[in-house]
Amino acid sequence: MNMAMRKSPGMFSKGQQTRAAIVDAALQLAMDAGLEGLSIGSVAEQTGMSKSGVFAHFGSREELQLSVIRAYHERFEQDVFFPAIRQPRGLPRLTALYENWMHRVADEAGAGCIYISGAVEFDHRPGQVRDALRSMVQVWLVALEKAIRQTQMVGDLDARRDPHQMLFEIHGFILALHYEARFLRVPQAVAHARAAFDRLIAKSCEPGSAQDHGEQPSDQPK
Amino acid sequence: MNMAMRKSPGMFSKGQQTRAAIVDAALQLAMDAGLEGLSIGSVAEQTGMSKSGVFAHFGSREELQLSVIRAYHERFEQDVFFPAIRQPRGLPRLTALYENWMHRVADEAGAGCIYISGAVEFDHRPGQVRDALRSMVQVWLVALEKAIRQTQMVGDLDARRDPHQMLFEIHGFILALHYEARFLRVPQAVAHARAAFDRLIAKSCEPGSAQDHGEQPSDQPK
Amino acid sequence: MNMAMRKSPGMFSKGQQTRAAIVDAALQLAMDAGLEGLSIGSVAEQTGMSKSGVFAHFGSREELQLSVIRAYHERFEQDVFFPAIRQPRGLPRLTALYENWMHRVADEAGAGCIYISGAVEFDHRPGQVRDALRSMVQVWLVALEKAIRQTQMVGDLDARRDPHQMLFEIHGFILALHYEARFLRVPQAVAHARAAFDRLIAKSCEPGSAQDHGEQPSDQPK
Amino acid sequence: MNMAMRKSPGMFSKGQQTRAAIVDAALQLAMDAGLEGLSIGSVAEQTGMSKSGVFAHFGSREELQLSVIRAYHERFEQDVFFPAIRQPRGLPRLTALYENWMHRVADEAGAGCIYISGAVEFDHRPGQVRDALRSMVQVWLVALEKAIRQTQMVGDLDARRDPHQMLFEIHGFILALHYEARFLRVPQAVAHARAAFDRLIAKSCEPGSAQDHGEQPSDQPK
DNA sequence: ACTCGCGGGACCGCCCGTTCAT
DNA sequence: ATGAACGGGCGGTCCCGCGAGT
Repeated sequence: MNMAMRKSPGMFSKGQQTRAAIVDAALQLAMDAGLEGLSIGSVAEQTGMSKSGVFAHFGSREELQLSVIRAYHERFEQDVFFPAIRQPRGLPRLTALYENWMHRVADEAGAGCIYISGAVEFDHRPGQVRDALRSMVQVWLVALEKAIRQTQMVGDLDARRDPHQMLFEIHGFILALHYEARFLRVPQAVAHARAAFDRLIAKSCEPGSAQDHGEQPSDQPK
Repeated sequence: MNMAMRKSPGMFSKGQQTRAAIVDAALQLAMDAGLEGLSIGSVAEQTGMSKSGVFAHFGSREELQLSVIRAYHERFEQDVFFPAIRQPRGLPRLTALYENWMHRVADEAGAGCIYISGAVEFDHRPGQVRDALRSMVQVWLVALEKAIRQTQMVGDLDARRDPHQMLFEIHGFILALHYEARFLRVPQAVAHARAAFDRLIAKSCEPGSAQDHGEQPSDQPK
Repeated sequence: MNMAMRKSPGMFSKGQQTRAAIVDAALQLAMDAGLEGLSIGSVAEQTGMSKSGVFAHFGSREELQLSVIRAYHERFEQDVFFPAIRQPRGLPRLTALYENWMHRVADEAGAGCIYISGAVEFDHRPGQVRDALRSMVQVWLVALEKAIRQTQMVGDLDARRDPHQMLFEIHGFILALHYEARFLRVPQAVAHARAAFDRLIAKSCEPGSAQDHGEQPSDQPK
Repeated sequence: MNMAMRKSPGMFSKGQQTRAAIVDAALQLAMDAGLEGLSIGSVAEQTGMSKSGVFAHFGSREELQLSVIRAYHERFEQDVFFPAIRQPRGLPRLTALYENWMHRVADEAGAGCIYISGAVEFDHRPGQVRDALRSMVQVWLVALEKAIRQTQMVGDLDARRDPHQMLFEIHGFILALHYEARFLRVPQAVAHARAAFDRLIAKSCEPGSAQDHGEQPSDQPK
């Protein structure tokens, strides 16, 4: 019987279930204490398991961290990427991506963004964790860049602007949001981030494009 | 401190010398392992002292961390702020501040900016360390904002733009630089950061297209 | 504890065995160095275990101390109380209690009574240890007082005397015995203690002079 | 000049003064934390000196403890012995000695008797401290025994009773008082101790001597 | 002669990640 | 999946000495 169900699609063995529960708990902990703040003992306590029970599923702390990163990646896709991808290409989608990312970074009470905290924690520490983190961040950034290019192709954005450069700046705004919201506790952080994004998009003074900050577009022929 | 030098002015007692050496070593360690990665044992090893010898100078790990933060603050002033302040007010000074900050963040091998790493490490950890870090960062950001206002007053920058907002964006560029240079190891990170700054400064879409570097056209009375 | 024995009833798991061994060793140490002299390192050394191995069984030094106190309580019951309780009520039982207590306090080489040493060490130190010590001492003193009352009821002792007061004095004799035997090394300490007890029991100045050991004269109806 | 005053009687050098101050502070600390609870650091803090400054006066912690013991001895003489010695020989003097000792042991808020706590702390620890403590206790006990003999000679006490034995019991009462008052916090501890003493003295059923506990002396010819 | 600044070395309680047998 | 144990490291405290200052 157990042989029958073992590989049947859609079913998960008990081991996989508990493993998922562990990763879930670990993800919660990592999101507000950082990947470095993750200890096997704390995860065990959180899940009500023994330390060695937790440990057995991963074989090392590093592997647990890797699993957390992968889990975070999926959750990030789920919460930030997929909802936005349902928007039509171009500015709507790009804006949605940005908005979702903003919420991820600034909204949740004690929950931080592992892509940001992890970068700081591991930039000097070679190893699998850093590599995994890096590659997942890059996947996400590439996706974002793709959305920028699409926005250009659709005509919502000046095609002459450098997508890399725009990606850099957008990333910077998110990072500043994270910094101001979580560390400095500046209340207007989200407003700043939104304004920055708007200005970045609008900057491309094309006819028919929105102009920020009270310039009167009529007298400015392109 | 007032009675510190007994015999000849300008001399530092041995205790102060070793203390300075300790803080120096600790600063190095903190800059590439983070403030949390700072352990009394590691500092002792680095300086060739005993743990208790190190400990006696501070009384607690937290005080050591605070001392490191203060030392970093001074160093930051020395390397970033003071050289720039010698530039004339306006765009030259603002640009110098930005450039120096960029070098601080991106150049030194293995050495991170504890204003950035510390923000991530301590945003969820209340205490004196976070408070000190926060206040010093704010001192610096306020100074930067002041430079922005001066740039506006001098006429190098459109006076209608919101300095807070500009500060936010500048900060974001530095953070993105830090992220790309130190974590992602993107070679063009500095170029991106410079371009972003230039674009920010450039008065958007004014007649004659973008004009960079603070030449103010004659038809714009101050 | 309920599920402690898995395979065969009456067996103790290995953990319980080692734990018992640890407590045993700790009790030895505490009996000649005091509860305060108990360090996890010393217990580890004594048992041939690692410090963390010892520590894991208790979670804190305080819990180790508490375990030692409980163990001492059991041993005290075993050696002092139970053997005496088999004696018939009245003077025989009371005398047995006193004699056993005397041996406990004065005989064993190098082994002190932690009910006495603990009182001195913890009278100024609030906490669970003091509370536990106090309550166990009180259990014992109450038992002793009960034996005094029974001795009165049986008629071996003048019923008009205050049991509390007698308890106080008996306790004092034991303490003086402890002091003289263990600290001053007075050889006659036990003799003193025995004589003091006899004098206390002896009905003071009744007709026929002192009569010891519970023969009640016919003219004294119960 | 300083040579003149150096040996002149009644004058104390500065070193002696501060040494006395140190011993004083140390005595206070030892009286409520025990001789073992005495640390050079705490004494330094109490006196406002540096640790090494304190240390230099004694050369070792043990010597400091010895000095504290000597100081306690003097204080004990001053407070317990000398005031009592002014009473006329016999029962008044003996009673005064006992009363003074009681107050010393039970009254002062956080101040314990080093002769009692020290006995427990050092009974298993050979060394100068134990020896000094022992000899000073013996001096005191011998003085007390002498007072007992005098009480017999004066006729206040049955001459046939063993002074050693009485000393033992008196000592026990004081120890029980210490135990009940300081550790168990029994409110009636002092009353118990006084009653015990009275009964001990009265026990010597001599004609004209007081009889305790409601015996009617008239019908009991000796 | 006295006091201090400075440093070392041992040890403390505690916690971590990890292994092994069950 | 657990319970037991380990080795190593953590921050912190202690007693103690050296060298120098007044």
